Amino acid sequence: MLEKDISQAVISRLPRYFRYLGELKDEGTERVSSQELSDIMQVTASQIRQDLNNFGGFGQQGYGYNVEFLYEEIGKILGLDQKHNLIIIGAGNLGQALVNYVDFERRGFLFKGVFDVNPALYGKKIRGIEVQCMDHMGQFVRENNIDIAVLTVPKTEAAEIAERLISYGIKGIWNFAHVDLKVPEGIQVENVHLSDSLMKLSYNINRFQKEK
Amino acid sequence: MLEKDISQAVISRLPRYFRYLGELKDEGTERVSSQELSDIMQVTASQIRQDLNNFGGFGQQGYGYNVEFLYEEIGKILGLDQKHNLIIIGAGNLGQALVNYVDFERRGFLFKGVFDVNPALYGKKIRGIEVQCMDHMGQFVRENNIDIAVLTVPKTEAAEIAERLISYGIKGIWNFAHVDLKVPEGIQVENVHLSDSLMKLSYNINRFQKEK
DNA sequence: AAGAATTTGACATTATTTTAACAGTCTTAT
DNA sequence: ATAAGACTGTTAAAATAATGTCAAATTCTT
Repeated sequence: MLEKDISQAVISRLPRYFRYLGELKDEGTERVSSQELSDIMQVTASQIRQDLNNFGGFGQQGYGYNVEFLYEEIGKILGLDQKHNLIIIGAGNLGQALVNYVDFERRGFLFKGVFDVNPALYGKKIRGIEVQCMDHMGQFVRENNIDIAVLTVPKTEAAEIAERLISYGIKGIWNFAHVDLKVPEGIQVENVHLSDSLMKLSYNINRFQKEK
Repeated sequence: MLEKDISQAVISRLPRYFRYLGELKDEGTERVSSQELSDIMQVTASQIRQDLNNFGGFGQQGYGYNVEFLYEEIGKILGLDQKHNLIIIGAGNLGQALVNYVDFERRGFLFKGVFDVNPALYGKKIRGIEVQCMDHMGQFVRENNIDIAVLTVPKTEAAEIAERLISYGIKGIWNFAHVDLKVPEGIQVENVHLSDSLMKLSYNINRFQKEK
């Protein structure tokens, strides 16, 4: 399938559209124009129309967009109509927090396994899922059709574990370790670098103080 | 102080420079050229030079950049030479995970207080910090010179709590709730929308499958 | 049923961001 | 001390991204 390559800037905005449309849908709103969305979301109507048009004409002149339809379509674009099986490596505080976060499940992201290096944790249940020894990882990934691995391990271990996961056939890595993973083409990495985010906040706070 | 307004794209890259420079420093590397950094970091040398030059000439022709000096300078730009006092609102799994994450402390981000609506948690200690009732928040913020609030509460409560925090004099909000906060000018918000990030990963996995 | 009002999708324009090029400065080797 | 080589800072060009505009399609009003 030869879709035109769509910039990551556009992709980054889709979840936000999805969220607002979900809210409109829950309120029972049937239709919405790019202008109305623009007012609510604080982006230009032009950008909304242009973004959506990357994926096809979802709207209708004189009418706008059907909220439910558009919501569903964006969901499909984001792959939320499919189930994803996840494992998480690193059963520390953050790992446990993620497993316990139910919202992901609602979107089709299903935590199937939890792994850790620490034997003290083996057998411990997190939301019904037993922490396992990392030796079982390969078999587990293959048998349970896992496509996403969540990495919540120290940065020193991340690279090696990522490599192993890829050899087991994982397709994407949600990386919370504070390193840039080197992966072969075709493997997707999405980084969540919390300290980077915090530093940015710190910068912006400072900048504003100085501006005054 | 009238600094030229620097784009957030540039700011977003600074923590990454900072990280790589820290590694070089730890390895004992004394100097580095933009070209060497470019090779390691997979960005163009031109971009590195241009980014850094937004803040002043840190390098020297024929020599490159002094690693330790540049590291320190970027740290200052990001405000890491100053201490920030944080409170966290929402002592759930994610909140606890963040409090327990020591790396932030090392960068000058000090968790001073934890608040929650759930009385069952009052008095519980997380890394030595007692969970408090939210009624104490205003006083605590003022008495402890808190400038950053971390929001790990359900999205339904986030807006109202944010407003309160701002009235107490908070300068920045690190927002993990899945809503866009409306804040007055001068208040900085840094969002960590985990589900957005996961959806992006999902999109990219799908896209690659289709491309093949 | 006809004209006015909406509103999209496409395209043109403008703004921003990234990359390239190079003059000029500093380092290093002899 | 001097010349060759190594780099930056800066300016220019190219590439991306965002915004504005408008014809054409549709809906709404009367």
